[in-house]
Amino acid sequence: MPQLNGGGGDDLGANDELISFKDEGEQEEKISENVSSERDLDEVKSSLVNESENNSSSSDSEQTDRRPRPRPELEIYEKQREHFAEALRRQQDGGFFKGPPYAGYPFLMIPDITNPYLSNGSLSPSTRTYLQMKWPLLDVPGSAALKDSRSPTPVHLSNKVPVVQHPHHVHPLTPLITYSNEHFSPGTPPSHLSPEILDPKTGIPRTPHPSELSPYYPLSPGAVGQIPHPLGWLVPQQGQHMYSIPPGGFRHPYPALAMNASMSSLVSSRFSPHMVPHPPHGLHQTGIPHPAIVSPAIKQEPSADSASNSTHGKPSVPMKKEEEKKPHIKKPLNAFMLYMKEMRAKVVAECTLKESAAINQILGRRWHSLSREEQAKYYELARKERQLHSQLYPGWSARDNYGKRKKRKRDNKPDSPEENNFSPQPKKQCVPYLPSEKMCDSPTSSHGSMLDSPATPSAALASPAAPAATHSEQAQPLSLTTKPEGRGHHSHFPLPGKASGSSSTSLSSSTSTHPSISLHSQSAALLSRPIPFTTLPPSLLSASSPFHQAALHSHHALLQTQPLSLVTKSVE
DNA sequence: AGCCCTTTGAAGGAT
DNA sequence: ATCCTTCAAAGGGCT
Repeated sequence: MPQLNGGGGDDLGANDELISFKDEGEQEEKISENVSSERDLDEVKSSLVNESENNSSSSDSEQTDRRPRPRPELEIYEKQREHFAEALRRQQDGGFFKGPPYAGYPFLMIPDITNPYLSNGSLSPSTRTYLQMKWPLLDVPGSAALKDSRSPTPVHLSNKVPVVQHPHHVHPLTPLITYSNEHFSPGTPPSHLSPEILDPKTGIPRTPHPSELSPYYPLSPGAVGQIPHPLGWLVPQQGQHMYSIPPGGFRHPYPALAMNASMSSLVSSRFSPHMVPHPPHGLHQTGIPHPAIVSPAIKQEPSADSASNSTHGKPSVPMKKEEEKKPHIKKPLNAFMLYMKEMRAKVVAECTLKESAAINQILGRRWHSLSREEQAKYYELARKERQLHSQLYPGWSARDNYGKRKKRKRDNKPDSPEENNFSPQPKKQCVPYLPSEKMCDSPTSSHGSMLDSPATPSAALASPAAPAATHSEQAQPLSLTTKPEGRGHHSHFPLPGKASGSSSTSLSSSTSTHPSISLHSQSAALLSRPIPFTTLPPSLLSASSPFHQAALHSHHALLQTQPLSLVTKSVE
């Protein structure tokens, strides 16, 4: 039974213990649903262990003390959050350097793609570094590269301090720190980079952790204006490594990127990034690309006519083509996309399937099977991603990308009731994926109950953390449980829909280091997850009594156990 | 070559 | 406020 932390706890982990999302019955249900293979059983066991650990205090203490117990990872988390908030405050305030040689210049954190470590796929992406954009773009060679963490030691070998870790081998932040490095060959770190410290464990040079440096983000030429990674709340402490190379290699989320516009201009002005003229190679003069910018010319083939045109100065390129070749700033990845990006390789490795459509079905189901804590990581990650994106491209709008793809065919939604009743939907049939999915928790694996069946019905109904809400909200996606108990205050079952304010990715919201939990906003978060009510009979949609909600619960649970084909196709 | 498929979530326009 | 559409990743399949 979800319970809000009335004490104003804004700590992710603390709230983890304050809010219980699953009861034992749901866990049993989860077991019965998921025990379709040994592997699934193992996953369920491990997940239940984690959940039992997480909920150990909540299950028996709903009426008792729910005060969070001190956890070292939470302390680290808090520290990192404060770092992050401080960085954002600085950027919000202009982020001016306070010392020579750039005193008075605002800084902007950008990923340093010139970091040679990043170019080596065998090294941890945690070696990602950042450059400080000097204003106005002072030409300082090798400007102030700073490394977050330096040891390439795998996380599982180097963790001494417990941190919030992703259960999988690949850290969820991995997609975010894959900012482009493909176009930069490995090399020796420039000597003028920030002072390095030899890691006593690994012997690998590293730059000092911010905690080892000036609290005001060192202003030396080698480390001017250092600010923490915007995702620093998850960035490991020194000597730790949160990141690892994904199985499929080290790819950035935005392929073939080019930072065409002056970063500082983007920050200081509000014009749309695609209006910024861009060099032929799509790279800024500083050589700083950003993953979200995609130049079609680059994305296709470097040897394409675009390159020759630029090099040979052929003026024959039509204006339309010029238009088309404008850099394409892609949308930031949402939580599920980040999850997919991280887990795809794993699923592909486990399964014989290669089709992305099938893989995505599995991933979608696994996504629902994730615990709230795990999902919260990705929601938070996505929020950071959007935040960073909005910082880098203040004038960008998702609308800008409309039309970048060819408009998809009208989806399955029928245009007429007749179609609605009688037209079979050729799409979304998972039958072709049946045979090879035994080893995977495929959409139609085993008894077929796995398909689209989250760990619990409430998981399917649960709100994702309110998008871009306060941190607490984000990290604490409250359960939109259909269980009647304790939800009497909801006179009506919430209808699916977007949480209001879902687009609030403003800095102000995210800089709220200690946001107070608003019950109202929490409630909004509760309602934010779309629910497939189209599969429910209308009589249940208005379920208001505990009895009705219980019926809804069981009904939805039943639906959850149906193969996708039964859900997406008309029931015979 | 380029679209389709498939997933969830975010965003923004339309109603 | 809600609904609808588009796009984000991925890569095999298909036209």
